[in-house]
Amino acid sequence: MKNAMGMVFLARTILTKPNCPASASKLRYYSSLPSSPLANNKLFVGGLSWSVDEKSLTDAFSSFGEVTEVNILYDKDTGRSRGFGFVNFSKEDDARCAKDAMDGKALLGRPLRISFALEKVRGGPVVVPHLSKIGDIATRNT
DNA sequence: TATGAGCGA
Repeated sequence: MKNAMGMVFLARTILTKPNCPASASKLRYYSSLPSSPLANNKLFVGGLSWSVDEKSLTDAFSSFGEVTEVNILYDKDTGRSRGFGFVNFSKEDDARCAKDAMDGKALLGRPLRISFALEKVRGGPVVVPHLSKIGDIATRNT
C-alpha cells in the first residue's frame, strides 16, 4: 500500500488553505462610529446557480479557512434559491482570501459575485412605539 | 417553463 502516503498528501493538499499574499491590509478601524458598513468576517456571495446549496457553498469556501456559518436565501413561495447567500469566516483574513480567490470564479457554471456583506442591524431591532397606540393606552388608563 | 441584479429568518 504505497498509495496510502499519497492519499495523505492529497488530503493535506486539499485541506491546506492557500496562502494569501494579499493579507497586507491589516488596517483596523478604531472609530466607534459605524463608518464602515461592511462586515469583515462575512461575505456576500451573489450570482449563485439556483442548484447551489449550503453544503456545496461550504465545500467551496472551507478550504480558505474556518467557515462558521453559511446561509443561502430561499424564496418562500417557490422554495428556489434567490441566487445569493452569506458565508461567515472565523477570521477576516480568511474571508478576504476567499473573496479574492473566488470572486469571479464560476461555481456550477455561474460566476460568483463576492463582496463583503453589509453589516446587519447592530444590537437588534429598535422598537419605536406607535404614537397613536400610546395615546390609546393613555386615554384608556385614565 | 424560463430567468440573473443584488445584501438576509
